[in-house]
Amino acid sequence: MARASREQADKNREAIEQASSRLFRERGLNGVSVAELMAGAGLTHGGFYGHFASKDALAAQACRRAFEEATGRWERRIDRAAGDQQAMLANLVEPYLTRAHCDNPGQGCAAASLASDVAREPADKPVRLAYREGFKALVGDMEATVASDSAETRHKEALIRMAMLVGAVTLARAVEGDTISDTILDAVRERLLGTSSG
Amino acid sequence: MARASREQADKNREAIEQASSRLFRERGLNGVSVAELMAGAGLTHGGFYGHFASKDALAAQACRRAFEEATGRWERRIDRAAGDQQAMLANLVEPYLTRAHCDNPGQGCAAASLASDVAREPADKPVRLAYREGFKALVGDMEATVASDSAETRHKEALIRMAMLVGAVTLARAVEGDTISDTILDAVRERLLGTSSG
DNA sequence: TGTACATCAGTGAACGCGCGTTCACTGATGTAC
DNA sequence: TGTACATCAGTGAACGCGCGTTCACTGATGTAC
Repeated sequence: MARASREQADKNREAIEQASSRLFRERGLNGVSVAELMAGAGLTHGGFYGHFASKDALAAQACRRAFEEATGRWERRIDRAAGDQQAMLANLVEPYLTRAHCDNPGQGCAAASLASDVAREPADKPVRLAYREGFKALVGDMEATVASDSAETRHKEALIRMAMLVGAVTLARAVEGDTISDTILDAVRERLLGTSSG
Repeated sequence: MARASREQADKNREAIEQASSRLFRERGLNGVSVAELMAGAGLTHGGFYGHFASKDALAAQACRRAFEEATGRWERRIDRAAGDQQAMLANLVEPYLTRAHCDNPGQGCAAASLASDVAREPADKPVRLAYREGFKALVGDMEATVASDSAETRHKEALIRMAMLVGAVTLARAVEGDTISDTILDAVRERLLGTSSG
């Protein structure tokens, strides 16, 4: 293979971003090599720097994409609840606190899968800004599910719920293989949705 | 330097474990090299395999140590509350949800700092077992702060609180540098302790 | 207690390997006429 | 529309480097007498 068409090059860049968005969430920002990211898009490693300035730059872009996926999903689920805030919350929480979500970080919430990696990156790395903005967008979506006239109350309640969701999935993944993993998901779901049947 | 005394060798092993417990929490299981772990104990890398079978084996031991520190701290704080469950909870939650804790993962809770790394390790790695057992011990401590006659209720409530604590610190670290980081800590603390003043 | 020597904790060079990044090259694409 | 050629997306070898692990070596420690 030699030169690809402009159209194909755009598709390739898109494929690199998509594969990276999945692989970074699955294996962490430092758990995948540039060669693996390119292979995930069906390419060889040499062409990478024609598309991105550095691995760091791609990490930021992949992080942005992963959060865009997440907010897109959440906003569709909120819309589907037709103004019923309890249904909105259930539509976000139910799929989040599942074994399927825990087992598939590559398709899952970026706030949970990238948090620790991002926290360890130096403050000036572009991925930190991408995470911060993506997280705020998710929080904004969550605020729509909170019944309160006070913007501050909605904001804080949304942050509490985010902490519960991210904490539950992070811990459930870490103790996977033990029954306590499912119990974490069940307990937090029951608390957030106010049901006791699970 | 050549051969160290048996006593010195024991101290060295101890120093390696202690430095590793800190460094793994700060930079992640794959973010520190064997040479850096040894340097953290004032040694050179070559002697590592006289003390540990592999880096994986040390990771498990360091994880165990980090959780032992955490449970030790928690149990002392619980004892200090002299049977008052609300005070017990406050003694655990107050120091946990602070900027100081977020800024010093190396001295902080292993459940939060190692969760994502452990989740990405293969199921047969010894560090996974160490994490699982350490986490269960922390949950056991947290159960002591829950007022309920039902063991299941205490267990589930403890898991919910752990998810909130770990989620809050994990997210606060990821968005450090933005005011929302402090708001996460404040909101979760208020929710757990039932105060509104912060 | 003193001497001779075996043991072994720690050193640092070296192993093969994979990393992020660079670069000379290839040859289809895109363009100027 | 057809031809000549410049462009440049992607390839794969190579760069210097650091990784986890191994190993021959050193010389103080610990022991046998």
